This record gives sequence, C-alpha cells and structure tokens, in this order.
Amino acid sequence: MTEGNGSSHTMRALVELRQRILNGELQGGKRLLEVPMAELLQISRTPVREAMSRLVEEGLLDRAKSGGFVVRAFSLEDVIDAIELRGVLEGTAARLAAERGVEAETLADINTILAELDKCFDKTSGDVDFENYSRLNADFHHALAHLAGSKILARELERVMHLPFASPSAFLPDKIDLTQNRRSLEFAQEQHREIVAAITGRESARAEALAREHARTARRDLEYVIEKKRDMAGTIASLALIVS
Amino acid sequence: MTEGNGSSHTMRALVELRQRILNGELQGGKRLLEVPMAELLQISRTPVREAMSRLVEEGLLDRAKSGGFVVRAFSLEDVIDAIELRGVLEGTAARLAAERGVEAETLADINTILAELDKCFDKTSGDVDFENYSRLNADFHHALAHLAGSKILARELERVMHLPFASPSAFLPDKIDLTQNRRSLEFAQEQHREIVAAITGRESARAEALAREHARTARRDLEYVIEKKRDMAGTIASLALIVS
DNA sequence: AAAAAGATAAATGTATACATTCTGTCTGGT
DNA sequence: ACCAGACAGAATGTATACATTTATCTTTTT
Repeated sequence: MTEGNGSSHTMRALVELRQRILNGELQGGKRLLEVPMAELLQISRTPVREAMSRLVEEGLLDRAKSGGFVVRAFSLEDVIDAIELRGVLEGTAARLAAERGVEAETLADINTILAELDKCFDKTSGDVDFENYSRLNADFHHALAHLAGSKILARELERVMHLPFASPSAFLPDKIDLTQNRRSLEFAQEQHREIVAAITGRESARAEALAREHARTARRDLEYVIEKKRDMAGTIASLALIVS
Repeated sequence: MTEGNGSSHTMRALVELRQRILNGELQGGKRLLEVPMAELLQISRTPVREAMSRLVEEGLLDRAKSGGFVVRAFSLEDVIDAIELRGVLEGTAARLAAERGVEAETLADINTILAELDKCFDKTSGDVDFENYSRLNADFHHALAHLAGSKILARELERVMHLPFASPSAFLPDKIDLTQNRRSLEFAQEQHREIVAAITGRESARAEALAREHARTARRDLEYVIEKKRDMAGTIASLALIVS
C-alpha cells in the first residue's frame, strides 16, 4: 500500500468507525456488518474486523453473542455513572499519591500545569483562553492519573477517561455566558490547586475527597448542557451517542 | 469444521493461550508470534490473531507498538494495586447500592448467598467446605458488583476481578493450617454480612469502608502465601504470571 | 572503529476464496 | 392457527497467498 506509517487500512477504518459512532451516525444497539463497512471504506473485511476488535477494547463496541459486533449503547445514567466512576478513580489516584508520596520532579510537572492553567485567565480583560484551558485541563487529569505511580490504576483511569463523555473536558462550558463560566472554571482550577496541595501535604483523605468532588464539575456541566441548551445539544459531539 | 458450538478454532486458541499465560509458560514481556503459535495449535493465523485480540481485551496481552502482541507483565506491586483497585470499586458498588437503594428481590438473592456461605462452616466438626466457599465467595462478589444497578461500574469491576490475581478467590487459604484458616474465612464472612447489613440500612459510608477493607483480606492472603509458603508458590496458579 | 546505509529475512498487514454457522422464512403437518 | 423442520440467504469463521513493514545483519564509508 502507498500509505505511510500510522495510516494503515486498519487505522483508517478505526478512525472512520470511531467518528461515525461518536457522531451518532451509527446508533447504539445497532449491529455493525463487516461486508457493507468494508465496501464503504473500499477495503477488505480483514482490517475492518481488526478495527472493530480495537473498538471493543476502547469500549465503543460490544461483541454479539452469536458473533459480530454491536455499537454500545449508553444511557444518560451510564454517562452519570461513568463520571462518578472517574471521580472515584481520580480520588484513589490522589489518595495513593498522598499516602505513597510523589517525587519532587513529578510534583513540579503538575505544578507547571497548574501555573499554565492560571495563565488562561486574563486578569485585565476578564477573558478566558478556552482552547488552552481545555488542553491543559486534560493534561492535569492525565498527570493526576499517573501521580500515584500505579500502572494498574493509571491504565483503568485512562480507560474510563477515554469514553468521550467521561473525559474531563467533555462538557466544558463554552464561550456562552462568559461571566458565569469564568467563575465555574476558576472554581475548578481552585480545586485543582487544593488537590495538589493535599497530595503535597500527604493529606490522603482530603486529597481523595477533593478529587472525587471535583469530578462533580463534569456532572454539573453535563446537566447545564442538557437543561439550558437542549436546543443546542446537537453541537455537543459527546451527546450524540447517548440513547434514551 | 466438525467442532460444536462454543469450541471454534478461535475459542480453542483463546483457552490454550490463556492457560499458557496463566501457567507462566508464556512469560511476561515475551512477544507472541502468530506463525509458531498457529503451527503449534494446528490452525491458521486468523483465529490465532482473533484469540490474541480478545486476550488484549481481557488484559492479559498488550499490543506492541510496531504491531503484534506481547504478554503483559505483572509485578508484585501491580498485584497489590489490582487488589486495592478491586476494593475501591467494590466499595463504590456498596456505597451506591446503599445510596440508591436495592430492590427487595435482589437483596434476597445476596442474602441467600450469605446463608449458603454459612453452611460451609461445619459447626460440629470444625471443618470448612472450601470448594463451596470458594464458589459462593465468587458469587457474592459478582452479586455485589451488580448490586448498585450501575452497568458501567459492574463492567469495570468484572474487568478488574477477571485478572486472575485480583479475583476474590485468588489466594484463598487452602486446607493447610485449618484452624487459622477457618477463623480467617469466618472473619471474611462476617465482613460479607456487615456489608450487606450496611447496604440494607442505607449506611453508604459504612458500606463503602467495609467493602474496601474487605479487599484487604485478599492482600493478607497474598502475603501469607508469599511469606510462609515460598516453597509451595508453584502450586498457586495465580502466582505464576507475576514477574519480579 | 563507529556509524550510516543497504540488503535480506522474518514478522505482521491485507485481500480473497471458501467453510461454517446463524437467521429468518417457508412449507408441511397436527 | 400454530408449531416443527427444512431450506435459502446472509453473515461470520477460517485458510491461504501475497504485500508491506520491521528487524537484523552485513557492508560501506568516514
């Protein structure tokens, strides 16, 4: 094939399928047929199967009992539970980091992220750099996942965070209602700082409670998006794959 | 093919590979080559790849960066973390069950398991029915995983419990040192009862703490097996895949 | 001698033909 | 009318040939 490194047929199929699932184009519960998909992507069934297999690992597909693949269906309750689960796991990461201690260099890294997050709030204009905040927020949560030095915990946490609606930046408030959102984001950043402070001070119970509560931010943002922006729901990609 | 229902070539390969990994026959970090494995199992590469893909989902294999599969390596720390993680997730299941409430029928089911576990302790002979205790203990933990009614949580908990060394019955004391083990098992069963009592009484914090502490049983059993039976370590299947 | 470049072998990636199993539908019987 | 069994179609399961990439070892150059 003429295609380069990371873009094998399997990878193309993986990206295409993932996008169509996240779009809601492929609805939850719907069976995915290999032959039509292969024809659609102009490739053979082999890389299609391979891609589907990887999507099972990602949690976006299920294997059907009698063979084949089914698009996984997520209810609103599932989304809430996934956010709750992320909170529990991040709480555990924070607790273990506090109990076991964190190397100075690693602490410096996450403090650097905190400092850069601060820079997203423009003191004079009252404006917020959403682009950078979103990216740095994700960085912070990934760093937190690895802070305890537990490979097992970090892997499972990354797994849960990979679900599009359980990601820390999934329902981040956008530029609408800037005044309220700035306060909301500043509050979240304050929580970030206190989590790191608790870990630094080896206050494990406080670190766990703070991290767990911090995940409620995502749940509030989710409820905000659903309640006040029902008409704009189509613009939030992560909502497309939630079935009622 | 002449083989029946559940025993396709993929399934045979899956079982064979899983067994060899759990045996320690295929050591952690070692790359798994498709062609030799296919020849060994007398089948083509296709079902071998399929089986390996499923073992990635199970967490026993990793995908190598440049393609192919590698046997996942678990350190002793990983095992301890996996047990800790199970405790955290079971604690969450217990907490949510207490907070959200459990249907009477579901509570009756888990109480039935408790009653059957009681029957494993022979009051007169002082003997313990390890076979049934082990099975019912697993039943209890599976029931607990689903007690909160959260599909997301139950799935992740089942995932973690599926790791052979994180299973609730992984390092269950065997028939040696019967006196001490009976007390240990009776203590665990007492914890089972109190967890259910806390859930029934909607005491969510107590339920969580109890379930989390209960997982320490597995850690103690692990340390017991490692310290006092180092010479017999070969007889504990779950220890074979732990690399130093 | 060390490092870069190339060639060769070996492994995975892909396509495709064929086998098997599954699913629905149609028929025939009670 | 309803169920059982058989049949046809369609889907996944499997084998195999071939393509491409990756890894290893050699060779060449500095």
